[in-house]
Amino acid sequence: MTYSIGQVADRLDISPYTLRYYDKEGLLPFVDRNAAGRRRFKDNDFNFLEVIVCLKEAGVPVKQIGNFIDLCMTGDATLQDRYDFLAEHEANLEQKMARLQHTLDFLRWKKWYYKTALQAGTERIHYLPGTNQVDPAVHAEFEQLVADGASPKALGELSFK
Amino acid sequence: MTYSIGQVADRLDISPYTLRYYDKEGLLPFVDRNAAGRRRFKDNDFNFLEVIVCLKEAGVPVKQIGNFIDLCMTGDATLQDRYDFLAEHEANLEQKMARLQHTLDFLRWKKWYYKTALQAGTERIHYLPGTNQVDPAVHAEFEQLVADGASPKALGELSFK
DNA sequence: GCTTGACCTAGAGCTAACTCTAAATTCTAT
DNA sequence: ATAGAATTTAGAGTTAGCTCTAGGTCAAGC
Repeated sequence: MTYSIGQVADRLDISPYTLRYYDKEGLLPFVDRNAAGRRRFKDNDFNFLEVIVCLKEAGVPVKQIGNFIDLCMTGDATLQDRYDFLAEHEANLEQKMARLQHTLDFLRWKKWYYKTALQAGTERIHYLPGTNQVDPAVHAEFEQLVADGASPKALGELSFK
Repeated sequence: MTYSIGQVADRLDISPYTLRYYDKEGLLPFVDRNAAGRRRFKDNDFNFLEVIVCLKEAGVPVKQIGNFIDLCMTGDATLQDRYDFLAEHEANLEQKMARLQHTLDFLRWKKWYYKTALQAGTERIHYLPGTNQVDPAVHAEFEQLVADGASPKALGELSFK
C-alpha cells in the first residue's frame, strides 16, 4: 500500500507545501518515487513521519530533525547517537513544560486579580492608597489563598464567587 | 526609583534591542522619559513587564499583547475584556501543555525503542521478520509495560536495565 | 575638560518556517 | 478521449520576531 503526498498531508494535517519543504530540507530521504517522479509513501514511512511531527511539536528546528533522520538512515552504528538525541530533547521538553507551568500559574493569578477587580467594579481596590501602583500585598493575598488549599485555577473562575 | 533600559534588560534577561522593539510595537506606553528622551522605568512598570513576559512565554503574538496593554491603559471599562483575554490564553496554554505531554510520552517510547535496540546491538530486533519495517507489536509491548505500572520515563533510561 | 560607555531613532538585515507561483506533467473519472 | 484535479520543480514571497548599523546625544568618572 502506498500514499500520495495529498493523502499523507490530509492524514497528518500538514499542507503538501510543507511536506515538500521538509523533503527539500532532507527530512524525507526514505520516500520512494513512482516512474513519473511522484512521491509514494509507504506504511512504514509513517514511523518516520510520526517522529518528525513529534520533534516539531517539541520545538526542535527542522535542520536538527534532518540530522536525526540522517542518523536513522545510517544504520546500527548510530543507535547511541539517536538515543542521546532523544534524551537531550526529552530533557529540553521537561524544562519547557516546567516553565509553562509557571506561566500558567502566573496567568491564573492575574485572572484572579481581574476577577476581584471586576467584582469590585474598579481596579483601584488593588492600588496602594492614593496611588496608581499595585499593592504588592495583593499577590501575597492570592498566594495565601493557594497555600490554604484553594485551587489556583478555580480561584480565577468568575463562577467561583 | 527608576531604571534605565539596560538595567531592565539585565533584570528580565532580554536585550535592550528587544525592549525597544516592544516599545515600537506599542507594548510599553507606560514608560516615562527623562528630559533627554531616555526611558525611565518605574517600579510599578515591572507589573506590566511581568505580564508581557508571561504572555510571550505563553506564545501570544506581540500584536495581541499590544492589544492587551491598550486595554490596561484604558481603565476600568475594560476589566471584563482583560479577564476574557487572560481566560482565553489560559485555555490555549492548557491545551498546549496537554499536547506537549503527549509529545513527551512519544519521545519516551522512542527512547525505550532505542534503548532496547542498543542493548540488542541492532535495530533489527524491532523489525518484522525478513523486512525493514517496524513491527507494530513493539509499541504495544511498551504500552503494556506502562499499563502494568512501569514509569514511561524510567523505562527509557539506560541505567534502568 | 575629556573619554568611555549607555542611550536615542530610523531603518536595514536576518533567520526560520513556511507558503505560494508558474509552467509543465500525470493521474483519474466519466 | 478528454477534462479537471493532483502532482512536479525551481525559485520567489511572506511573516514574526528579533538584531544590528549608522549617526548622533548624553552622562559619569578621572
